[in-house]
Parts: sequence; C-alpha cells; structure tokens
Amino acid sequence: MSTPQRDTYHHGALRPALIAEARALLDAGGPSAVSLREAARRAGVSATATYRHFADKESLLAAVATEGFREFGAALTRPNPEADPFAAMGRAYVEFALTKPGLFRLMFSSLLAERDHHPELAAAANATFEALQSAAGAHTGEGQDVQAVAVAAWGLVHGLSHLLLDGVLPREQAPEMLAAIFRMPPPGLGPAAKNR
Amino acid sequence: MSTPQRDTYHHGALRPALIAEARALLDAGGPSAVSLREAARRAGVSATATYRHFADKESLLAAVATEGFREFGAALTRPNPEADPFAAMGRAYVEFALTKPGLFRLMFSSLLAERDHHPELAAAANATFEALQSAAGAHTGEGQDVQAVAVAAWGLVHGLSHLLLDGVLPREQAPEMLAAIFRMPPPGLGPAAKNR
DNA sequence: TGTACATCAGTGAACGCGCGTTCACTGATGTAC
DNA sequence: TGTACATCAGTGAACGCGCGTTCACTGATGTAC
Repeated sequence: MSTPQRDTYHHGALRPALIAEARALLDAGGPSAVSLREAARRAGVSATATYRHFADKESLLAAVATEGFREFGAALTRPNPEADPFAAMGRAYVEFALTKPGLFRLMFSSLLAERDHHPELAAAANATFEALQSAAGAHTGEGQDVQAVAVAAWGLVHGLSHLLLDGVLPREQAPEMLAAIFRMPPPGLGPAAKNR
Repeated sequence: MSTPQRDTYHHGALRPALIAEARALLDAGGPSAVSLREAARRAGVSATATYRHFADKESLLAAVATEGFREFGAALTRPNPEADPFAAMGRAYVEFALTKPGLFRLMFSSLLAERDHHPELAAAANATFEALQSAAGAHTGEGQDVQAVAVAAWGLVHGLSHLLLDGVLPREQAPEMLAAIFRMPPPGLGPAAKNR
C-alpha cells in the first residue's frame, strides 16, 4: 500500500494515494486512527502537501467514505446464484461490514449525519440506500408496508453487523446465525398481522 | 452536573463525581469527547487526583459503561402496560439509545470487546444480554430456533438504534417506524419456513 | 524550436493545542496506645 | 483524652507526544507566442 520513496518532485497521483493510505489506517485502527499527517508520511510526502488535494481532514475522510459507499453498493447488488436475492443482499451487507470494518464504521459515522457538507458522499450513500429499498420493495407481500419491510430488514442486517463488529456476538458464529435467521421468515415476509 | 468550587481539601465523593462528569462529556460529544483532564477540571480537582480512583482512563470509561449497562438492563425489563412485552422491550431498547446516545455508543465500543480487562463491565453486559435472550425465549414459537429469534430481534433493534443515532434514518419518524415494524410479525414470530 | 512566464504541486518550520501519565510533594484523616 | 504516626486523597510541575493547520517558500510543468 505504501511506497514512501519517490524520485520525482511531483508525486503524480497523490490524491488517490492519500485515500489509499487513509483506508489502510482505517482498517488497521478504525476511524480514530486516521490522521492526515500519518497518511502523508506513508505516501512519502510532507504533511502540508495534502492541502493541495483536500481542504481539510474531513474532506479526505468524506472522499474515503464516498469510495466506500460505491463499493458497498456494488457488493450489495452483485448478482448472486443464491435462491433468495433478498437474503443474498443481507449476507453481502454483513460480509462487507466484517471485511472492511474501519470503512464501514466511517461510512456510518457523523460525517454522514452532516450530508450537506459533502454532496458526493450524500449521493453515493443515497444510491446505496435506494438499492436496499428497491430490493425490499420487490420482496414485500401484498398489503404490507414496503417502508416498514425495508427499514426492518435494513435494521436487522445493520444491527448484526455492528454486534459482530463490536465483538458482542461471536464472529465465528456469524455464518450459522445468518443461515438460521434467513431460514425464518424475514421481518415482513410473513403475512401481515398473522400473529395478532 | 458540575460544582467545581470546593471548600474542603478532600472532595468527599470524587469517584462518582468523575463518573458523572464523564457521562456529561459523553452525552455532549460522544466517547471521543471524554478526557480525564476535562472530567477532573469539571469536578474541580487536579488532573492527577483521578489516579486515586481509577488506574487509567480506560478504567474510568469502563466504570461509566458498567453503570450504563445496569441502567440499560433496568430500562429493558421495566414492566410496561403495553400488550406485547417483546415489542415493549424493543421500544425500550431504541429509546434508551436515542436518549443516551453517548453512553450507548460507549457501551458497545471496543471496551466491551476486551471484556477480560473489565470483569464488572462484562458481568453487567451479560446480565443485560441474558434478559434479552430470555424475553426472546418466552416469545419463540414451537419448532423455532430460540437463538435465532433472539439474535434477529436483537439485531433489529440494535440496527435501528444505530441508524437513527447516526442520522441515516430520520429521527422524527422513529415512533411510526417502530409501530409499523412491531405491527408486522417480528422475525421468527411467524410460523417457521412459512414462505419457502 | 526556443523562451518567458503563469500555474501547479510540492517543502520545512512553526504555532498552538490538549492529551495521558509520572513524579515528588503536602494537607487531612483516622487509628493505636 | 491526647498524641504519634500511618495512611489516604489531594497538589503542581513537568514530560513527551501527535495532531491539524498556516505561512512563506521553491521546484517542476505546461502553455502562448
């Protein structure tokens, strides 16, 4: 990831390099472990050079998160031979979180809460969320609230991701747990109000 | 919360005061906003005085998180007139997260991942998780996997909490969303494999 | 084809900050006789 | 009931750290003529 030595005065591709180094720091120690100075150091460049490409630290993080959402969206919508595409998407969601924990955490950090400051990030995130929503729509039974199904399914996979990531649920058991859960009628897939 | 002035040399109850100040910082700015020095300052005491009561910063945080889990457990098991006790617990879960966001985040932070370092914290957390589990058990239909029901329900409320907390889902809509979701058969409450 | 010059992408020094933690210490308290 | 003394709970100064960001700058590049 890092090639600190350089023989030209100009780096040539510093922006992507900084993003890559930030991601490496992210994966190693989570969002709080990312620093502009360290990313610059690893890219073999002075700390101040970063300001040619990013207005400030937050902008770098936003760029990383944007990249993350694009990959996330791609991972979620990747065609999967599995019988149930809704379950496949759920699995992909959790798998992404476990594979790229730092990135996942950053993506859902307070950065996103301030979408207004980062339009590109907001767009990438929204595109992803719409994919989730439309998958839920395709899977909603008659007389059911599409919105409720989407939110419930989203909540479920998001919560599992966090519980696994934070070491609350044992990570080894993730596959079995997912299998057991997807064997049940997912939230909203059963006929509405069946049990009341 | 803070009463910096003091007329006695000894504080008298510094430990609980530091915990209280740490919680205040937590609520104001999340886990990263908590610092030993600032908590001491607010308690009206030198930074080094904290070391009479906590081995280090992490110990203070662990004490706060422990307190948090005890309150969380109490909130979850508080009797509720609502018809469905399982749904009531789910609501209480999300409500706790939204009411005490900093505390909630700290409780599920990496501190917990290193349970071994903080036995009291681990115990408080486990007690809470067992309450969740037994509630799920009471609500599991015949032929269903209790474990799967518990984990799915937990994942759902935990994920909703995070999505609301992080500003991904709009907070204003939380009550309606919860209502719509709990109107559906919660995960695992429908007859097993009904839709396959 | 050569050159002047604007623009772009770097540099190093410095500022100011707040943090966690250690150290040697002192003031207050409580207990044994 | 008074006193010596151990223990406990504070203090202030200091260390070393890494951070984000600003500043005035210089080296490299590319473009107009």
